[in-house]
This record gives sequence, C-alpha cells and structure tokens, in this order.
Amino acid sequence: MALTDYPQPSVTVDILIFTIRNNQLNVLLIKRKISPFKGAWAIPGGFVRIDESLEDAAIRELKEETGVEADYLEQLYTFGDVKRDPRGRVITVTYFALINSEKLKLKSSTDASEAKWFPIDKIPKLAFDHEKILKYALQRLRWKFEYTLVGFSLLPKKFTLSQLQKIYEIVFNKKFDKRNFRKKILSLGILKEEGIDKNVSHRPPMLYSLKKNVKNIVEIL
Amino acid sequence: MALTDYPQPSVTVDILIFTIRNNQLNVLLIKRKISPFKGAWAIPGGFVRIDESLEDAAIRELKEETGVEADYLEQLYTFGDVKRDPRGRVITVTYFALINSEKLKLKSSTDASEAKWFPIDKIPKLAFDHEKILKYALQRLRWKFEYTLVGFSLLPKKFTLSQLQKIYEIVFNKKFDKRNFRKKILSLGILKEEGIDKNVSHRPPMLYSLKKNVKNIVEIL
DNA sequence: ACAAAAGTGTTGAGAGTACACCCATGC
DNA sequence: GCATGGGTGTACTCTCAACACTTTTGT
Repeated sequence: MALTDYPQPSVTVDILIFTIRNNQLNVLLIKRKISPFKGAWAIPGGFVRIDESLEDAAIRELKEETGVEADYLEQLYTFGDVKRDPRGRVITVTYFALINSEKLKLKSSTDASEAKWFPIDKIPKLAFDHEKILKYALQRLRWKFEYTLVGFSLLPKKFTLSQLQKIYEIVFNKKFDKRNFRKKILSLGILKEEGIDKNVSHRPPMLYSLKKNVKNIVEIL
Repeated sequence: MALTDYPQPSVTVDILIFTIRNNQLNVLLIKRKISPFKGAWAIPGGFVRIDESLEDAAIRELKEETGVEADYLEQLYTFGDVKRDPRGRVITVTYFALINSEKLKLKSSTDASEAKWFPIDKIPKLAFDHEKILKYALQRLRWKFEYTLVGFSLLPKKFTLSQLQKIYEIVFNKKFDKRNFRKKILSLGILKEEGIDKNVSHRPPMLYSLKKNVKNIVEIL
C-alpha cells in the first residue's frame, strides 16, 4: 500500500505565544489578510514543510512572528475536526511558547505584519476554532505553572522572589501570601543565592538563580 | 494561497490500547505483514480518512482491532519527526484507550489478524519509533490514574473497593495499604453503595458504583 | 475449624494556610 | 522622615503514611 493511496489532509502548526507585558499575561495574535475570516484575529501558524519536524515548524513560525526564540516550547494538542477549516481538511498541531519579557523589548511590534499582543482578558473574536484552542492553552499553561518550573522561563537568569511571585500572580490572576510563597519556593531547594541587587531605591533584594540541573523537575506549588 | 501548494505529509492515527488481563497491564500490538519492519510488532494504526475526525479515526481503528468500543479514549501526542518512517513523511497522532476486561471476554483474539496482548513488562522490540511512543503512553497512563478517575473505566458498573485497589496496584506495580486506600477513596464522596455481593465464598463485600456526574473530576490519590 | 477476602482506627509527621510587623535603601 | 518594596515566624488544620487485628462467609 503506497503512502499516497488516500487523499491527504493538510497539516499546519499553530503556536500560542505567551508573554507578560504591563503586568498582564498576553498572547500574540495575527490579523488575517485573506479569506476565510479575512480581517479576523487568529493564532499564528502555517504549513508544516515536508522536511522539517513539527517542533522545527513551531520554532520557525515563532521566529517569523517575533524574531526571537522561545524560552519554553511544548506541544499542546492536535485539532483535526473535519470541518474546522472551510477551505478543506486541515489538521493543526498546536504548540505553546513562553517568551521572556526582557527579550520582548528588543523586538516587540517591528515588522509591518499585523501581529499584536492581547491581554488574555481582552481577546477579540477569533477565526476558525481558535477560541477553543486558546481556552485549552490557557488551561494547560496554568496547570504547568502549578506543577512544574516553567514559570522561571519568564524571568531573567537572576531574579528576586518578588518578581517570581508577580509572575505567578499574573498567571493565576490572584494574590499569594508573601511569606507562604517564599517559604514554599525556598523549601524546594532549587534556588541559589546570587548576591544583592543594589540598583533599587528601597531595601535591596536578594537575587536568586535556578540551580543547574533542576529543569523539568515537577513542583507542586 | 491554495491549501495544496506544499507537498503534503501523510497523517496516521496510532492507538495504544490498554487493558488488564491476568492481573497485569497489557497493551495490544500487531505484527506487521509488510515492509518496512516486516514481521516486527507495532502499535496498531492507520491513515486518517479525509472525511473523519482524528478521534473518529481512533475509534474506527480500535473497533477494527478489538471489535469493541473504548471505555476511555484520549489523545496522547503527535509525533512528527521527519525520518520516523523510512517510506516518507508520516505524522502520527496517537491516542490511548482503556478497555474494560469484562468486555474482553466477548472477543479477545478473534479475527485471523496478527494482534496480540503483551504485558507491559514483556514488550518485544517495536517498529518505527513505537518504543518511544509506548513509553510516553505509560507515563501518561500512570499520571492519569494518579490525578483523575480514569481507573474506574476498567471496572464493571458495580465493583468492590478491593477490585479498584487491585487495578491501581497493577497500574503502579506496587501495593497500597488497604485502610489508607479505602479511606482515601471513600472520602472523595464519589461512590454510591449498591448493596452486598453474595456470590463469594468469603465475607461478602459491599458493591459500589460511581455517582452520576462525577466523571472528569480531578482526583488526587 | 480453616481458608479467604472484607472491613475497621489511631497516631505522628509534614504541608498548607492565615495572619502583621519591622527593615534597608533612595530621595 | 517618608515612600517603597524586602524580608521574617507562629499556630492551626488537614492530609498522608505507617501499622494489625477482627469479621463474615463457604467448604
């Protein structure tokens, strides 16, 4: 049986690019220039090339849209309903990426393309089944923050505990108790002290970094 | 831009079918009759038809192999490395299914096809990247048992706490303390008493069923 | 009476949660 | 001296883990 005995569906990779801007969780959307859904906002993506892996496709799309590399990248889910794209059978493998807000300053909305950051509580109506996809991505994002160390990928190498707490508060959209938060994080034994940051106009905070070899560890916050 | 401007990869759905047989966790494998990997064991699967969703394809494959419907079915991951199939570019969307051992008695190895159950500690060498896929599936399976109620889908409607505990012990390959296990399960408040099973030659156990509307609840065992 | 599985409680340790004040610096 | 975030401890509750014997039935 040859591989091409069946009509082939098209395969795209869509990527949910999250970052933190203005103390809010943001996702990158693009404005569609062609039909269907012309003028609507959509999750960026494109066809998988025949000679690149799915992850490579995601990395490429990400770079095309933002000019930077992801600080965290993970496959999310594959959506393949028959009628999700009115043009024909399109299966989309979705990824989600986290980008450190530091990098973002290098290139935020360069490129004349119609890409824009949206705070996740101000999402416009989206093309295709992209609302469903985004909802799913947010769920997974929060889950990941709760049980793993992905949150650290949104921070610079050296950071303060307050910065870390801020990230968690933004992602979960609620406040945490400062003492409990610090106790919890420090008790994990994953941080290394990196000296004191003097460049502040208040009591100077301790800087921390993630110890080597603690990525991928499962945490329970 | 037309959908077919790019060369299309092929898309298959592979399905990891798990059940419990002889007090062991088993997975269904098929013997390949064609090259490549002719004669090797592989995870069952096939091409996605142009007019069926991914999940429908998984359900169809499952029925073709076992003759029954899944008691639990979930998308696992999509594997798309460029060279994972020597014949060409093949992207596979994997699913995992749980089948209640009761049904299995109805049709276990009918069909002259070369499908066979393998205890997960006696897996032969597999075709393609299927070892990686199986390993990933087992990880996910255990995770699901730990945090959700999927384990119940391997039991009949009415079951005893000992049966439930047995399932967990098989999946995790370790013993649990009977008192703690029962305390934990009962404290979840998800079980309904269904009377006593008299057909045993020892002290008759209480039968339980899952309360309505408690599927999909996240549990922490 | 014996085999076989069902059923049952307590204790100690660790984790999570709630809660309010002083500290170090720049200006 | 005041504004700004940084930093700290205790007490209560709840969950988890360890641990052994009695009960009910069929044969």
